[in-house]
Amino acid sequence: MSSRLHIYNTLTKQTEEFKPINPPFVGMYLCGPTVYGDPHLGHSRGAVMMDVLFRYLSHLDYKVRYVRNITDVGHLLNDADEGEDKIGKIAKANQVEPMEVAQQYTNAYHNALEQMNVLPPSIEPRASGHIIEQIEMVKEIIKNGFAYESNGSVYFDVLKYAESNDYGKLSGRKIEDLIAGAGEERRSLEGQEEKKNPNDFALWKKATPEHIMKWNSPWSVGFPGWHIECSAMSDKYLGKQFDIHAGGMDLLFPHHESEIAQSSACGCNTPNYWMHNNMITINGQKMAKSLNNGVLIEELFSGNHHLLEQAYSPMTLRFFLLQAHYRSTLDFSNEALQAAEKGYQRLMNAAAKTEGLVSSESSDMDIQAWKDTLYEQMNNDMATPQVIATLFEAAKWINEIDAKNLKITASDKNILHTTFHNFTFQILGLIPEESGNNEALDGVMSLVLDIRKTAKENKDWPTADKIRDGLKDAGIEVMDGKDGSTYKLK
RNA sequence: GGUCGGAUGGCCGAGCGGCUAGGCACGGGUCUGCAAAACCUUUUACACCGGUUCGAAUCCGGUUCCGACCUCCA
Repeated sequence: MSSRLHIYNTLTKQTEEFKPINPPFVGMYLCGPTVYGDPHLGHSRGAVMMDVLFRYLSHLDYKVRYVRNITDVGHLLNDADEGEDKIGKIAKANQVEPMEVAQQYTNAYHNALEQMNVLPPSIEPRASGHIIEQIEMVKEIIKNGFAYESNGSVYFDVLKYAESNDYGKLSGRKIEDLIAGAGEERRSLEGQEEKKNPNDFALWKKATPEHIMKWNSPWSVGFPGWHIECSAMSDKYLGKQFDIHAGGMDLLFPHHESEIAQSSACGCNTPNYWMHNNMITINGQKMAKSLNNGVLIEELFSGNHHLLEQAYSPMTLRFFLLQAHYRSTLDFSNEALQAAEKGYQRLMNAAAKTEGLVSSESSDMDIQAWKDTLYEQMNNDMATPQVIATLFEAAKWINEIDAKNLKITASDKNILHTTFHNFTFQILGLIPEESGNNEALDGVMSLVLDIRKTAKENKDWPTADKIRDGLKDAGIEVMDGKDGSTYKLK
């Protein structure tokens, strides 16, 4: 593998060397959440994947502008009899302002990601704050002849576009198949009869009277279609051409395919690299509301879900996500999460030991080769599972050096420490989790452990064991080491 | 139905022509007053049937399962 970053490009279906348009600057865009509900596990995956890319590019000294949007303009509900705004629907049901709903779930999303140590993006634009830009883009598309107005709504003319462009080049679909497949299988969504062709998609939608999220436009009081926001906001903040556009695989079609069409139709260039993360399954089944197995991020952290045997920490989740490659499906189960929890702890224990290692005159391992391997793996389309495996290789060395079974020179130790920490904390974004200790508890525990120490010295085992067992029942685990006892909250 | 992807040891999950991935669990061991924790360590694989090759988990063909998208979705 090359020493330069390569990423898999969904557009070309190949792993390509990453060449920024204007180095050292890099522009990247991630399709963020529609804030009509609390964030679920699926949301965490794309956010963590792009966070690692963001961190790695920054580590490589690129100047990255990372844009991650918030979709707070509702899309059509598929299960409603007539088109209705997701956010508007919830707002009406709860007697609150639509923006109140959007804010609530935006906060929840931020809170979940912050706990997972996901860095905030450089810019986080909201769709509702860019209605004007979206209207301007729609105007441009109409002017160029790729969209038409119909009864106050504006639709993108897919067939017209396909005459001179390849509609389907991203998702691998053929326009003929799309036309053939349309029709009987399609749900009768409102406004289908307004379209020239069933494959045409809305750029602007006229609002029905009961619709509460709506804006004025040259065509009607209404709201933007569901693909236009990303085109408008990426254009505004990243320019006519930018480097990376990412999102979940489920957005490949029609969302991203349509984005490409829109952007091309208004004279904007499309991103050079498209990246898509794969989906999450639970106990081998896809995560879906209909299967009643959807898990919210907060539910995972609290353990409050019928499929969860216990709570799993934010770092356990982050580590778990990183242990699988982002382009593979990832299966959640209690067994797998518990394994991740242990593995994460093992890695953290090793990380804590690196600085205090005693150096020798020689080294028993090739630290430079190990370091090179880490970069090669990261450069190979962010092979985080392999990076983690390589870090575990060093974890074993660290333990052996600590146990005086292996030797390391001072300069190698320095490389080991710096590299281990760079990859674990800076690039993978893992952090040691606080045990929840506080000063008062530390004071109490210090006293209790001191009493137990005295009991042990007097070989008063019943008392020593009573303290240990009693604390265990109270949720505190005592760990006896060579240099005395420590504790942690369970 | 159309398009695309996947089937790896008890579990998760890398690898994608020859070299033990890794983590967890299990077993063995070190440590300990006994434990726990921590650390060390052994074993268990590549869905099935053909083919190509000196050599295939890895390439090709077929079979069987599973999944994703085609409709809001990360």
